Amino acid sequence: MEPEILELESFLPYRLYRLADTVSREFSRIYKERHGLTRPEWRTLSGLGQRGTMTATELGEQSAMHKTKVSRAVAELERRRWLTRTPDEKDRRVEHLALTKAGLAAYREMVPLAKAFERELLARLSVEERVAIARGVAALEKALEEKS
Amino acid sequence: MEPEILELESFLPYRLYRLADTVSREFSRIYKERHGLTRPEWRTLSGLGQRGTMTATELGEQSAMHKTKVSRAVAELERRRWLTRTPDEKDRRVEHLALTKAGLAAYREMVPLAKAFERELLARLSVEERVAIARGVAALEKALEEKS
DNA sequence: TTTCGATGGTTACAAATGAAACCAGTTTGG
DNA sequence: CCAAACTGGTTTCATTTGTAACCATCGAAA
Repeated sequence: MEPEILELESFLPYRLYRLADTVSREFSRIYKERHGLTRPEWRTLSGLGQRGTMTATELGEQSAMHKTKVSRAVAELERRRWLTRTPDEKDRRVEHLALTKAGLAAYREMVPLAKAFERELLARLSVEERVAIARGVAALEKALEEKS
Repeated sequence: MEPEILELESFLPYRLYRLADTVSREFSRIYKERHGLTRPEWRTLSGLGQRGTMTATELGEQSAMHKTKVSRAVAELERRRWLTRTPDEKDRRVEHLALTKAGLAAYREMVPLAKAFERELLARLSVEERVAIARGVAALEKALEEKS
């Protein structure tokens, strides 16, 4: 029996990672060049822009970030005066985060760029391919949620 | 006209990244727990196991790693005596890398685990979903190759 | 030849990350 | 009421990463 070989180029975890890495790296140029944001900072901005107000914990859940990443991103955005913290009345450990005018302005500027990026990426696929990626990604997401 | 909002949860770059991150993190437990390997080290092992002999540059291309990552991973595997370097006859800048017996043994041990991981992940999807993810990922890979 | 730009690979340094310890403050159970 | 367990969030420390500078060698052109 001959030794088994793994073909890295067709190994799903590798392919997914490389794909995500490439896409993410390319997209990051947008917020990096424009505002010098890191990915956690971008996600924080985006999360708060979308939902209006969240606590750090909620932010972490929504954008799949470890709490230390959230903590640092929030600190940096606060330093820029892009967000403010409001202590919770009932539970003094909790702070409610919200974007300031400046933060909201940055968010509003980024949204169309983000959408355009996604649109242009998907435009290179056929309709069936777009359906396939949407379906496949959704299926994997669901599978991972359930099992773990 | 109301302000545009970006829904992070449906934004493809974010979804891809989170997916890859989850899968990769879960898979990494296998080589991390078993041998204390980092991802670049695992990819190096895997690349050499698959191809037999490669230069550092080739390794970087095959496994999508920056050359510093390759350099460090190779150094570590060499330290473990899992690989050896053979200077190229014609070009003295180049070294040909190959796994030792020990390295090959580790590789052979890892391959079935990697395959099982992938199989179990895909087993949670329906046939159509498996087709969809394969097709979608391939399409995106192709789109990214061409454009950039 | 000699020089100069490219290439294979390593190293130094700064920034980003993760794990674990930590500090409040809160809840639970005795 | 009080101690113990828990939770929201921050900080510390070690590791990983990326960028850029670097060293050696090579190839092409003058």
